[in-house]
Amino acid sequence: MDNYQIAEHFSLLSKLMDIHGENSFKARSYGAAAFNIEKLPMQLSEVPHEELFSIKGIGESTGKKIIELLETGELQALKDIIQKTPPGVIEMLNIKGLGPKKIATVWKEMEIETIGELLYACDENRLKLYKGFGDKTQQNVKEAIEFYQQNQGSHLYAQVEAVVPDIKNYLGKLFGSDKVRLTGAFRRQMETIDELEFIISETNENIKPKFQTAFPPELIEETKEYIIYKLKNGLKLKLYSGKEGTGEKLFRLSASDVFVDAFIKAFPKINFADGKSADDEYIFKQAKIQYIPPYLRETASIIEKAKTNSLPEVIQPNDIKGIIHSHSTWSDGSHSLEQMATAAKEKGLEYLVISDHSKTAAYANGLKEDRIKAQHEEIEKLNEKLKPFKIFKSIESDILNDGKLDYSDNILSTFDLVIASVHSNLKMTEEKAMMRLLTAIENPHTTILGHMTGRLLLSRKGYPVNYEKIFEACIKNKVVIELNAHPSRLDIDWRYIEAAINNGLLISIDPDAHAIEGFDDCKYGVLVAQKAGVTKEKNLSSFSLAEFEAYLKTVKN
DNA sequence: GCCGTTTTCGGCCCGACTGTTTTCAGTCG
Repeated sequence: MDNYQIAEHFSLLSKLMDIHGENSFKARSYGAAAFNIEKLPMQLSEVPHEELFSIKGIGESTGKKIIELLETGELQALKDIIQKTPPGVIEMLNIKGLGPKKIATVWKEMEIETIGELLYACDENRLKLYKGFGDKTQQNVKEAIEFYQQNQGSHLYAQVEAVVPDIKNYLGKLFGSDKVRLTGAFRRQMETIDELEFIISETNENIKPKFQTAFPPELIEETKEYIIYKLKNGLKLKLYSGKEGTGEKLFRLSASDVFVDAFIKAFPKINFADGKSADDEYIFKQAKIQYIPPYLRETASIIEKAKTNSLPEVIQPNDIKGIIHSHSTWSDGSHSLEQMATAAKEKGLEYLVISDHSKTAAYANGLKEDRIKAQHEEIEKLNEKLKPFKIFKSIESDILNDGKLDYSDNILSTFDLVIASVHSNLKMTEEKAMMRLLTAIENPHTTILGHMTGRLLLSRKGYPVNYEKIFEACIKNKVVIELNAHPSRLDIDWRYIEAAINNGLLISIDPDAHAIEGFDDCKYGVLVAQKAGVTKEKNLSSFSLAEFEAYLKTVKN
């Protein structure tokens, strides 16, 4: 069991204790333990048991519980409290704006035990009758539930990716690997996935019995064309049946509807069903156009580009030359500056932009002015040691409520570059969001605009922005827009990137790494950047060290 | 439950914001 899973156990235990009204300090220490465990630089499973107790925030009780988890994979105290709590009440923890205290009121006083009932209570205006609840809370809860329900059953690309090899192998063993084709949203590299889709060159009658005897998942839906199963983790597995020559099916399922319609219209004479090919390349050959990879099969306009042989040469994972946007133990990262830099160097990268949180982000141990100087001294020493690798002095400066950054010009000018991001007060009208963002973009110290909408895929909508105006302001002020590569963010959305780069904007695929492992998230940024047709020339983190330094000189005032 | 230039008991907490209050609890990043 890894630290993340251990932390999840303690976090849930803490929240459930709060819901049950147990001693809040006790609950808090389990919560703090979860917080600390998640940030540890080493895996608890590799720490000798007796040494667990000397870790900050881990005392006798927590230490013993960690050992219990490592040895049995379970936590009795958590199992007990879960047993005393209706599942729907636990599920309410997923609703943004509802914390343990409010959930306790919902459950104990309103006697509501499911999210469905809660939504109904909002519709009936019953929530606002209770202490601590009012009109706005009721409205917010209603919207948060609707957002949650819309995203139910949907998964992040990275979560699905983790299980794809096993499922593919398994299907290969059942049906023969040459008869199994991955398709759908996953093949298109979509950022969220509702169903994992495969085409199997078999009839339904043959698929079903094999699947059910081998591994009986829940059967959700069955038609002549496909069968949908639900896996243990909630992911839907959709198996299309097909005979020889599944190429046409593969083509249709690995593209947006808009693309397929436009394609058929553009090439009405093509014989889509050649009856032989398992791949879909022959369709492009027949059309006598460039092969369009599935990740680009989104819009009609891409077909025109393929006709003239002018598909973009999209960025690849190994085109990332440096890590831009990362955190160390100076703020809320798990690894020290030296560990982060050494790891980046060992991965063959040329530079690391260390951008710890700024002073307003107190929850993340953001850097007050005096600590900035100390950090810069450490960076200079490390740069001597790690040459020619280079650490850049940066900061992820909070965009305050009025759009200002949270340091003086004097302090801001000591950084090599500044990433400006919103971390507080995320609920905004478009007007307010635009005022804050535009003010930050116009700040002469801002180099990169970090995660520009603040969205968290499947859990939080971003604030509303006018993309065009932001692009315009960024171009005018020489500000780069981040493509935050964390699989939960992927913010800016790839759908807006093409327009941006056509106007001359640079993007930067940044992992926002809080630990060494976070560097690998760059890949997810690259996958969605490919969808937007981004070439390496349009991505700042693909610049070599020399190019990156030269770029900074051109934008520094 | 955790912790200790308040060290074995008694106090713990990061700070802003929101929405609810009419001085502050709850939530969030």
